[in-house]
Amino acid sequence: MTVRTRFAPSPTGYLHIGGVRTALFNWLLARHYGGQFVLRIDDTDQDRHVEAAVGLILEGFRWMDMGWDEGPEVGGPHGPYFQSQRGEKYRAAADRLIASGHVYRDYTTAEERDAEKKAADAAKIAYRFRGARPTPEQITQYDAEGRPYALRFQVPLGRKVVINDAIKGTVEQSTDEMGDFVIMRAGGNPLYNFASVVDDADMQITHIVRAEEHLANTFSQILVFEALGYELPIFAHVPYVAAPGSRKKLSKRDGAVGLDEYMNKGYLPEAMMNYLARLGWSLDASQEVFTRAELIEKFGLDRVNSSPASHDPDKLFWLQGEWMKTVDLADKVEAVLPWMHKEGLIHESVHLNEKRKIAAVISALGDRLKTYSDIITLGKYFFTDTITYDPDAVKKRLRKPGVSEMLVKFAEMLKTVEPYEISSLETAVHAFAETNGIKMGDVVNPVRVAVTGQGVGPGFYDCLHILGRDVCLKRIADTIAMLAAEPTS
RNA sequence: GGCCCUGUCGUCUAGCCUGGUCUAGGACACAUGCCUUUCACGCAUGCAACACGGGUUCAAAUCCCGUCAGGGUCACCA
Repeated sequence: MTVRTRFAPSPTGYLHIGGVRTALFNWLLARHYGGQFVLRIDDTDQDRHVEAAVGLILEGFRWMDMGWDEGPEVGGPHGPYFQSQRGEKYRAAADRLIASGHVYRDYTTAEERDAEKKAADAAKIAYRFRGARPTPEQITQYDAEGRPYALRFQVPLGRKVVINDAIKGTVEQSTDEMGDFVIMRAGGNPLYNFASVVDDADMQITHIVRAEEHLANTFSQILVFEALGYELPIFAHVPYVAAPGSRKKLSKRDGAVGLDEYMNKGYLPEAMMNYLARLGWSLDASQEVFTRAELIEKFGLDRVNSSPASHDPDKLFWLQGEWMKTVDLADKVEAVLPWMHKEGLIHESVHLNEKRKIAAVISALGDRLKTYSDIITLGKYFFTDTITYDPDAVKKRLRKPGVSEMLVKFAEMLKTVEPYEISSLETAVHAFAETNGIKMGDVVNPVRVAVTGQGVGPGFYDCLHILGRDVCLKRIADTIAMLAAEPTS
């Protein structure tokens, strides 16, 4: 038997990282066993703007490099892969359930049910719908009146439904705790608990790995599986993802929860995959960094935690740094281009000389470049005509007696450095400090702020070198002018 | 409210099934020191947890019961 898993998002507009983790577990499981991973769009209740939302989902999957074997765009033998297009399958299954007597017509109105729900609520008891089957006479009469009806599954009383969950273990519930649930709305649309079973069976899904909020639904679904005569798949309910530092479910209020936000910041998909895999899953007591291949090889449901994990942006960031260290310079240069272009730092087509400069900057930045968008926050001043001064750095490094004088002398010295290269710059600056009796820190720090505007950054000589003599001289002169305009108090 | 799930450092987790090797291990974060012209990297050190209460046992993070806390579900949502 080949393992088949699926991820079935409803197109709501964005990809929650908790959802991505669930998808990842499914994908990993399928790849681990050499099976198939199916992407299905659960849009039974959606009608508008689905297209754009689906596009967003697919984009996220492509970015993560989680390919789907069947689903939107690629099709497959069990299509269509949009629930909104599978109406016939649901109708056929419902007809079978009507024929076998598992299902009955419910002619009640929303008002009637609301009243019962309110009453149950007031009495603080669980609301359970248990309707009586309409008699053939009633059916004839109601149909003549044109009354709409929903289809309800009649839950057999007095038995236990058992879930052998791969993550939660054995979970059981008495059918006495369950009400008769609707499988088809009055309009003829299937409900999740029904559509999902029909699809999972039809698509021959062997492992249903999904969020734990569906655990309670599973009892109903098992009843449907049985009534339809299908073999039960293996269920695995993964705990929810909590907000940073809490046990509350992660929601949009908790900051960056959409995959797109990390994509836009320039995170690496390898880091995201590594992070998400470790969120709720571990191999042993020590391994933190996993390659994609290792994940596929080592992943299993047996080591998925049954308790919730909270999203830890710090850990993601650390992993990102670890993965960034593995990227080649040339790849970083290419990867950084879109961000630079968006910021207006470069044009659409980039000249070779420009690329050389970008490579020099990235190389000088070294491990400081944690995400690709850092090229803007950390290296912008290498590519602009004017710089913005960081007020704190100005105050700390420039607003001191003697700085202007030092800057004047430094500029004079800089003019004479030959060749204008890192090693000669280094010797020259050391000599400058020595002959003037100034500590290196009192030379390097103010000059850094003068030429970059920032108090922190790449190596000092890298900065001087990449910027070039003319730019450095100009920026030092500008800084001296600025200091003169607003003298140190 | 009924039913169901969950509870180890701030966080991710190892250990729990098969009690003793756990004075509870690793990682992130944090703090300090080293390196250093800044920051980052790297290295070293430190801080820090078995939710609570009973019980079983020579022995409990591990087994049992209860309490508390968090989450889910009880829709003609998914």
